[in-house]
Formats: sequence, structure tokens, C-alpha cells
Amino acid sequence: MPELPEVETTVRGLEKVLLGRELRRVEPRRADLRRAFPAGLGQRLTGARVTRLGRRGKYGLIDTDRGDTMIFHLGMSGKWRIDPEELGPHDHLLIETDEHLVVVLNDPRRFGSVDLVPTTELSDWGPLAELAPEPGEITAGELRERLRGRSASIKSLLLDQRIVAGLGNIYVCEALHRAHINPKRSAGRLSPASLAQLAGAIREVIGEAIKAGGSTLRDYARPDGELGYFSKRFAVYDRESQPCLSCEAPVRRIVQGGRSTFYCPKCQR
DNA sequence: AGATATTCCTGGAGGC
DNA sequence: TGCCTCCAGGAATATC
Repeated sequence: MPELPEVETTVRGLEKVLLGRELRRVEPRRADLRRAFPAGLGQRLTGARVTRLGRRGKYGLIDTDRGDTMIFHLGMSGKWRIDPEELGPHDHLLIETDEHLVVVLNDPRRFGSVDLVPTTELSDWGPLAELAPEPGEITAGELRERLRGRSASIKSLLLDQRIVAGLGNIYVCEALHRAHINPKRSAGRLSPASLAQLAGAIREVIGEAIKAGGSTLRDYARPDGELGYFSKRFAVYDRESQPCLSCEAPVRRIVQGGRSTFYCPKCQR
């Protein structure tokens, strides 16, 4: 289940094998993932040279000298496999470089996506156009601005990519726990002090996760998808009924917007 | 505006 | 052990 830190780790891994390389073969192995692959994806990228890899929110970005950027989203089961021994049924897009290195986008549940957009139009491209600031840099002021007047729960709104880009269910739960904020609180009614704590908690949680991914990556030196979650233990996520790591009260699970929320009823008022 | 449901999809977990 | 059902996840979309 890739969230922002996993995407960041993946991009850093891909950078090692793709940056500066010419793409000799770009071959979709089915017509779509979450949505159809861009028309002419293979032709448009074959022969292009990769000039930059980046990330925005949970989207990975691969710029080329053809003026197009390939945008990938890993959904919940997506991963890039580097130089696989053989192709499997869920390897949906194959790329071969001028060094004859093969990378494949593997995604069993096909919640991911691949798009191709002119690099100059990237910031206007639908999903990126309204994306909020990066969670690693979010400030209390930006949070306040975006949450002002909103009565929905803070948990639900933090999952909205227009409030903070790249947060998923896990890190929202973890950040709220760290900031001692009850996930059911109305977002617009949080005090400036709480918002400051929340902004700090988001930056910390994401920063630590990326750091953990980076250290894992050093061991593997490739985004082979075998990393799973970072070994770092979560304080509340997926720990229903287990003791809160801060106060030992049992962690509670509720459902908000159809998604599980884990929190400590004692630490998070 | 917000809450909830639905859709996409498959593997893993749990029940029997 | 082997079926069966259910659930997880992100994002778009529909409905109340």
C-alpha cells in the first residue's frame, strides 16, 4: 500500500537506473490500469531520454527530452520491478533502456495509473492542478487557510489531496495521534495551537517515513517492491484494542467516510 | 457542504 | 485442507 514515502523511495530507486537513459522500448502489456493508458504511450516515449525524476504528492514524475512527462500513481498495490527475471501476469508496462535494463510497472489490483502530459502543462494537469502543498513542508498557516470554515472531521479532510498532498490513511492516523487531536474534531474549529501541532506532526511523520524508506533503499538499492511498509512501528494504525504507545489505553477503531480510523481516546481529545 | 455509498481489483485473512 | 466471504486501499463519482 504505497503512500508518499513509498513513492519517494520508488522514485529515488528509479532515478538510479533511468536518469539520463534513452528509452529503447516502452511497451504497455494491457490497455489500462485504473484508466486507459495514454494513446500512443509506447511510440511517444520510445527513443526519448529521461531528463529528470520527481514526485508530487503520491504521483511519480518522469520527464523526458521529448517534452512529455510520464506520471505514474501506484494505487494500492503498484510497484516498479527492476530487471525482473521473468514477466508476471501483473506486469502492465515494460520499459527497456539503452543499457538494456528492464523496469516493469507491476500492479495486481490495478488501482494505479499512467499518464503522459507535456511537461510545460504539468501544473495544469487535472489531478496535479489542485494539489495542496507537500506534507513535508506544510505550515500551520497553510493548514489554517485550507481548513477555515470547514465543518467536516479533520480526519476526512486530511485525506483530501487539496488540503495536504500525499497523505494516506496510515499517516493521517499517525499524525493526528502525534498531535493529540481527536480524528472526529471539526477541522475548522481546531485552535491555532492545535493546527501548529498538527502541521509539525505531519512534517515529522512524513520526514521519518521517508528517512526510513531511504535507509531501506540503501540496503536494496532498488525499488523491487519487496520492501513493504517501513519496519517502523505505527503508534495507532492497525492496532485496534492494543495499548496506546503513549498511555496504554486501548486503541480504538472507528469508520469515517468508509475508511478505518485508529486513535487513542485518551491521548486524543 | 458533508456524509455515505459505489466503482474499480485481487490477495490475504478469517470463518467454518 | 479447502472453500467461502469479507475487507483493505485511492480517487472519482453519484446520491441524499
